[in-house]
Amino acid sequence: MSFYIIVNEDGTIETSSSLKIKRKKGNNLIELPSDYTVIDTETTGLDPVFDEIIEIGAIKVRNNEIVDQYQTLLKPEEFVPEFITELTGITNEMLENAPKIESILPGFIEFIQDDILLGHNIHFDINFLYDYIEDVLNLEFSNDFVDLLRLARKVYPEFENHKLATVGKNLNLDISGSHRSIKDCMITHKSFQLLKAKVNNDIDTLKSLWSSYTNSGWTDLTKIKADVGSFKEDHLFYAKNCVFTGKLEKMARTEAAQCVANIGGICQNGVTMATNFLILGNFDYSSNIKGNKSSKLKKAERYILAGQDLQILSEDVFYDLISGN
DNA sequence: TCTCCTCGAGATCT
DNA sequence: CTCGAGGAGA
Repeated sequence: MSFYIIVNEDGTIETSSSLKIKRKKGNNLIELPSDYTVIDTETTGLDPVFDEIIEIGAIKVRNNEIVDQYQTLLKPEEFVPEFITELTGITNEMLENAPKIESILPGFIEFIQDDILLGHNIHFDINFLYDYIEDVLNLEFSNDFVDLLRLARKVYPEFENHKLATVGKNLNLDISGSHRSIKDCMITHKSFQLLKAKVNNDIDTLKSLWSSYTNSGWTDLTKIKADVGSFKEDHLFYAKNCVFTGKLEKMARTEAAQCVANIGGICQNGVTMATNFLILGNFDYSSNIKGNKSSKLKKAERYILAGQDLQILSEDVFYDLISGN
């Protein structure tokens, strides 16, 4: 494979392993197809730039049934490392008379056609194949694909991990002989069929696993109730409206809000004409805001100019106020 | 509420 | 890579 070294303007050196290679891959689908081709490759290592494919396996599925299969060992340019032989059982002797990948690629492409591809962590296999197919055939390997790993993590969150063998084991499949391409294709195919059944073959059921708001952890600060018996009625925050902006260094925002509630203060989510205190966190990390003022801060400053009883407090002053009672 | 953003943590493939 | 956390802003 090609090997790149790039010397940056600042003198630092990047090799191909640290280089982001742009591949125009197909779409990563969240679908439950009944027609697809499972693929799996064995390689001499994890890096598509330095390592080589030594075995390709594929299983063609139509209407959920296996209709054809493809399997070949491949002779690499370099020798197979010891640990790969231990992992896969593939020895240099076995590859002695195997074809080189260049000669079998056209046949492989013909086998998979424009099928949706299924694989476990299929990015790995596609990245390897993509580079060969581009180099040898000058073709873009852009089949859409379904990643069993991605689906299994959602559908079976209770599994101790989501390695292919673990998924297969938990689904009571025969996982002996894994780490050979055809066998792994088989485990992948059967796991996928069981996964489809688990979600009742219903794509909406599957997709609903992703639909929960990524923002579900958002807390409405006005709903935070004091969890202590009595308020500190002489405290600066007592019965006053408090708002936070920016990220607090020493505590989570909800913790800070809880402190305010326990004093008898009232937390708001945003600055209003009733706000009395705006507590300022930091914005360094937020590239949205960068050195600028947050919208809450700008709004507070306008209200202060208009004569509102509103004070802006630094994070440190806030800690002093809540701890030093 | 909802959408968009970034950051950091944690897996998986051989 | 993928995801969740936790922000902003509308």
